[in-house]
Amino acid sequence: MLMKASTENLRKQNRGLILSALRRLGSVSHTELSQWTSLSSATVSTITTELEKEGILLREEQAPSAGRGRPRVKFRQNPNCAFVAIVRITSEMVQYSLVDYAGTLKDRFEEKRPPAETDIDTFSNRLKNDIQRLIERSELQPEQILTVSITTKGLVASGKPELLWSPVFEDKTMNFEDLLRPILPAQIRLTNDTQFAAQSIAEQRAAKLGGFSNRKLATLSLSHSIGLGIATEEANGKISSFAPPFGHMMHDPNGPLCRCGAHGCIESIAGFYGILRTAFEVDDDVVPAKFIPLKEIENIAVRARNGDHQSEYAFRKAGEALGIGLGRLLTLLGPMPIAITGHGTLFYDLMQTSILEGIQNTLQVRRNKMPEVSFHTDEGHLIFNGNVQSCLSDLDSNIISEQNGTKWKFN
Amino acid sequence: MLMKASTENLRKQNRGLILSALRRLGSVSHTELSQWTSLSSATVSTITTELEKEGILLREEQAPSAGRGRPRVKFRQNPNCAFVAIVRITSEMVQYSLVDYAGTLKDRFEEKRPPAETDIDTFSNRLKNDIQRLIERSELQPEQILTVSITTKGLVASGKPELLWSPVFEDKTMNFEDLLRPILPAQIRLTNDTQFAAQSIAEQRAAKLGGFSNRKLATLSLSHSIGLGIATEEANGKISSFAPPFGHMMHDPNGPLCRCGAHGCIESIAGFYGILRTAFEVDDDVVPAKFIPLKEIENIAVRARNGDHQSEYAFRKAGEALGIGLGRLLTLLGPMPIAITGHGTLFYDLMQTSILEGIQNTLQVRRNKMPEVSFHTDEGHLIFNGNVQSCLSDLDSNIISEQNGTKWKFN
DNA sequence: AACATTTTTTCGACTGTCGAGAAAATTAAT
DNA sequence: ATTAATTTTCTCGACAGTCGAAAAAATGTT
Repeated sequence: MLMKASTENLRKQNRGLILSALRRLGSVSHTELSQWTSLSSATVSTITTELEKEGILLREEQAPSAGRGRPRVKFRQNPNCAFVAIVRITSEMVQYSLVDYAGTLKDRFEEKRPPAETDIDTFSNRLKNDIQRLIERSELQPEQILTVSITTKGLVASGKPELLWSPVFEDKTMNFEDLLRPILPAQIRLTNDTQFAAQSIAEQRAAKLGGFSNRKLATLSLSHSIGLGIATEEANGKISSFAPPFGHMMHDPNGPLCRCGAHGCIESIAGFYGILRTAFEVDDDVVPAKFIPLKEIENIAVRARNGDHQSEYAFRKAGEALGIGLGRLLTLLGPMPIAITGHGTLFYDLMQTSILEGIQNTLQVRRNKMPEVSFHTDEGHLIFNGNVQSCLSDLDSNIISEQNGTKWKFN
Repeated sequence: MLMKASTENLRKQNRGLILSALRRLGSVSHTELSQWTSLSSATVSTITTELEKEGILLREEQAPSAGRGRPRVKFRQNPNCAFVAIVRITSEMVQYSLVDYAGTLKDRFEEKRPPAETDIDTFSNRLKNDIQRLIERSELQPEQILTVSITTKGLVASGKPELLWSPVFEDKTMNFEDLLRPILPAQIRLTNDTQFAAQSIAEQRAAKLGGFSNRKLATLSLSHSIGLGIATEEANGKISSFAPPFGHMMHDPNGPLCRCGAHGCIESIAGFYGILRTAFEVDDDVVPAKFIPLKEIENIAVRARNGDHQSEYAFRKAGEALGIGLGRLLTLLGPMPIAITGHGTLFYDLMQTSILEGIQNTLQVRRNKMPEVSFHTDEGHLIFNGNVQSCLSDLDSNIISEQNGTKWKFN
């Protein structure tokens, strides 16, 4: 059912516009705000004074005048009006960061994960304690942290912060809401990490090109497991994203056993353990070890580059699974540029031919041109940045609804 | 870039709300409008009088009074304020319909397509003449027909009404805008037919359940070729849809030659010609005839049901391609109910096991429950209705923008 | 100190929605 | 027939929001 429009919503939307301009442009003057939002100067005035009174915005007195005339006063977010905790879970470590409302990193530490740990309770208790520590170190009141946003590999439930399936813990689920509610009242978010990598890359492009014409972008993360995120530019200019379990899309019904219990998933062939399996001709019904040192795959790559047939074949087969999978993706969602991240980019030379061949084998691609393929080595940063951006714009959305709310009174 | 909100947009949105209420509820009184839209009675008054003045709305005098009190006056769309031509192209015929703004069918005729006609110019000229005829029979001015909306099988360009690839004309493209511009000034739309089948089924469900909780629905059309439409319920309650070329998604890279020139497309195995190919063990590099009488497939089905192994195998293989393809779809877009239409539903018993097996083989489906599978034999109606609905709400959207426009002055 | 220039705020006009009461149109009762 | 009751629709004044233009503010220049 469509919603009716009221003058109240109208104001909300324009408040949101101001907030998003601030988010994108950093520190902005009244006039710039007016130009960017195309709101009249008068409206900008009323909204900014309102937000200032609510403690969300700060006027930055500006000293360096660049010419004659009244100097501009710049607005910026009040950094202390809210904080978010950003947790990034990787296979090797967990990274805890505290970020303020203006987006600046206030604190960070990392904890190595003990190798081969598969007990979920041990893991989650340590995670809880580490978040507790992050709060204590900050000397903030727990209520001042409005969001805890966690990224992980694996399949995430929609609507609630629950991990449904992950390479390490497999079918043992984990609800972060239940875990963290006792220690702080924040909103808990859980998101697939590659989704935020995609979001981040898409936002970079949109900022550079002023809206990325292509409307969609896929990000493929190559590593122990295979991740995929898809970012879409909506009609209103917002970029939304999602992360299907691409690694567990069926490639070959007669393929090898995957960690997920099915046969022939893309990951079972193109994940690091899949490559290792093919290289060492491990039996199809055996899943290789959960933790494979990167060094091991590098060795296979060296052998492949030196002409070892079986090693070459392992990478080629991986590329084939990825390429055909991407081709299927493009068939269903239309052609879009593809960004590749993760340690697996190191071995792209060995997979390139078969990946591109798979993509090429798509009706729309054959009819038009090959989609652009790009590489991004800073996966960790991308995920972190994507998470922060998404978190803070979420906060912005909450703020615009809470007009005159008493919630934002930290200063 | 987000759009600023103005009082003008505000009014537009509420005009749209009134129009969509009218579209859904048919003939509605002032009070009902107010309740349904949750706009105040005063606002409904101003908007309805405005729309009435513009000739878009009619007051329906006379109401069978159901008790004491002032009788309600009902509003309805002015049927004559606009007309649309609906063209439905199937492999056997082309159906031409004229529909008024209130959605009632004013005229309809069908023209059989000569069998085995593959010349695109002959076809398009006949189409043009037939539309010309539809206009002349109506005795309307060409300007009164605001939209010509065509449905077809095949791959349709986005943004312009161009057929990019179709089973019959293959790579010979066809731009309906160029074709029809000389004879009328209407907006020309071209859409894949299964997309509207999906749209129509989704709208039925939404109406019945008051918004279909599942948010997505896939419709599979089984016939000479394979079509797929996906309908999504957006946050605002609108249902949007698209139609990827699912039939040409790669099933098996070593599979048989498809009409599209690739090998192993789903359609090359599960389309009628694919089933025939397997049943008669036609060579993988040969594409069977373009026009296969339904009778032929029915014969294979009879043999299969009587236990003929090769015939059984043909349907089983088709089901496998469809099921695994649907599984891949669900992996990428999440679990959703599946509706099946087209003549191929007649043979569902022969494919059911392998279709369901393929769907079942999906991480999210294994973790939850099997998506609902339903059947719809009235494909033609679904496509027509979906097209009409989509056309008319499009018109509504144009109307709300053209406030005080002089465009709507037919009465 | 007066003037020029640029930025920001303020003011009045305009558009839109809403609530409440007035007006309209009908049935039921006298 | 007239009046009362009832229900629906319209109208009017209040309020919220945006906009353009003019006023005010803050600084540099002469």
